[in-house]
Amino acid sequence: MAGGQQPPPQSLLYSQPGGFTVNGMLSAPPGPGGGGGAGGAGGGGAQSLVHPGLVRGDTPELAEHHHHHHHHAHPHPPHPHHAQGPPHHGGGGGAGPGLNSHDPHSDEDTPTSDDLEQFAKQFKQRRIKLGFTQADVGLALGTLYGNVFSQTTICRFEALQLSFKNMCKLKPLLNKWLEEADSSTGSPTSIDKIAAQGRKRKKRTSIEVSVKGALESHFLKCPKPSAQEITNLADSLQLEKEVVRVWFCNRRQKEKRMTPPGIQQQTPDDVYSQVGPVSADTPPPHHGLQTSVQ
DNA sequence: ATGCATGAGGC
DNA sequence: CCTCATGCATA
Repeated sequence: MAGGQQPPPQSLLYSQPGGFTVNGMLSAPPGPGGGGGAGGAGGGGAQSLVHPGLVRGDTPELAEHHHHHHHHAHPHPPHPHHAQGPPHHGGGGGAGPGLNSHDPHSDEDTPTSDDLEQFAKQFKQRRIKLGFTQADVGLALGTLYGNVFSQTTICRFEALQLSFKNMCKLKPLLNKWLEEADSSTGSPTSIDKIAAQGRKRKKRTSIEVSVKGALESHFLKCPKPSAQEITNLADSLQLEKEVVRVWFCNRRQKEKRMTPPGIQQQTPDDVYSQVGPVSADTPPPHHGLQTSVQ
């Protein structure tokens, strides 16, 4: 049930690869009373989120994040700051698109992290209820507005695994799809396919766990190694330099997500399971986001 | 759901 | 070479 689809080993009905698939579910969204419904979509495989050997202990430029859980109607949440680089509007220049009339429901200006979290949650819920897969949504966005997105992106959006800015960019699009989706009951979504780009992609090199651990260690020590260091490291790890370089790039990006790696959910009875002596220099990067691991 | 990869845009 | 948005391929 997680993302909505976990391709069973056998029936690759909705294949993500280039080929586009005709969704049969398009015309027949499972009714609320129906037995099939969301149940059919999900494999139900919840998975643990703990990355092996992931010991985060560094806080980047991320400023303070106060977060609460679901707070209700606030008269005003004027705190559009987030390290990610949200467009600081109202800079005094007067170029601002207008004053903020904050409304948790309508969104024109920069949403807050909480807004995004709530929207994502809601979006996913509706999506599943309507019987669409993440891939379907991605495609629909393309046929509807010209911007096609992959299952990956939709998934990452729902899981808040994108940068703040990226989330803000996608929100309006997905929001629009939502409106379209539930209003158009039975209207056939035209299906189109974008030109496939024939490009040979490098085979994904899988890095061994032990090697990953080594990389992780180096990352903690130095997140941005010089070209020389990368070469050096690649040599000692017996990897291509390029692979190592990319690994660091990707690792850095992870740090910048809204839900950075290393977040551990503490259940009330799990509070005592702290590993080793926690020092003051390893403050829990409480983002407060990420409610539950689907 | 996520790991490694591509590519555009910047310095 | 980096960051950033994005996705194929895979676990």
